[in-house]
Amino acid sequence: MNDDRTQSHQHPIDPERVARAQERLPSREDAAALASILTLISDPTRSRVLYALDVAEELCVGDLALALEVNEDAVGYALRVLRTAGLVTNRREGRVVYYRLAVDFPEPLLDSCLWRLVDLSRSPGTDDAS
Amino acid sequence: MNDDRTQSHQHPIDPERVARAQERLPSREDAAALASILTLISDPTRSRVLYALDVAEELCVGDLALALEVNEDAVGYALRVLRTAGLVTNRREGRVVYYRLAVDFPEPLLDSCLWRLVDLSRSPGTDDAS
DNA sequence: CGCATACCCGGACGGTCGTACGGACAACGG
DNA sequence: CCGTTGTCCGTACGACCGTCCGGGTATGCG
Repeated sequence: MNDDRTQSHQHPIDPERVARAQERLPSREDAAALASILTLISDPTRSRVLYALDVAEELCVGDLALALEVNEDAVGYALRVLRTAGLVTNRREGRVVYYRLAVDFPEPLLDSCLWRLVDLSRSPGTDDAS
Repeated sequence: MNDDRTQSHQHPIDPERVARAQERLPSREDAAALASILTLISDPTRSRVLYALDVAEELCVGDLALALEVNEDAVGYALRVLRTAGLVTNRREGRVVYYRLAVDFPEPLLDSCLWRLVDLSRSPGTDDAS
């Protein structure tokens, strides 16, 4: 399934660091889980949906589409994905379905943590191999 | 370019919340930038590369492939993407190219911030529409 | 100088994601 | 009742992403 070009050099150049890295490395499953959840937020529509719900506490689908200025299909798909992942919850009132963030959603993430990455991405971007 | 099914209902149900959301919402550009950088980490190989570099300080490509137990193509592609985005820097010494995290990489992100999302994803996952 | 190593690059393929569209359903309003 | 509104669902299509594979460059060694 994997061994194709895997073995490029038999002897690691710095075995100590390799061992140290392997020891404290997240497993493939954990990395996959992390990747899955990050993929959920790695979409402009979905992330803006989360921000909007964080600000407004609760919004129905139509108002959400109105606030984001996107069509309802996009919002519908975004909400379906987020709902399936358990990041948002919904409440039906007549014909209208209201959405809000899941109760244990880590809101500091939206406020501070994420934007530091954006700042970094705007940095020099040293791309050289000497 | 966009207005197809956009206008589903002319009158927002809760105009106050819509206005409040629109006011404090990240722009499409900012959301796109955020999505771009999150997409970079939303890959098991790339995130594990970042974790490995965080632990080992510095690793060459071959040792990195060895530590992650993936072939060199995958590591090469992951490093190219991360390098282009400016998240890692490289240093050449003879035939060997050593990689490390960018100097201003927000390391707390790897340690604490990300795993809270993983924990959330393992939560009940209330998926209902009443 | 020729060969092996360490790494990079570019094209081709398969899979997956997001959108557009049509239809479906329940709920209100006349 | 019948039409409209708000939302959901399934399918089809286009685009992008990650991997595989061949070849390429430069360093070091005998």
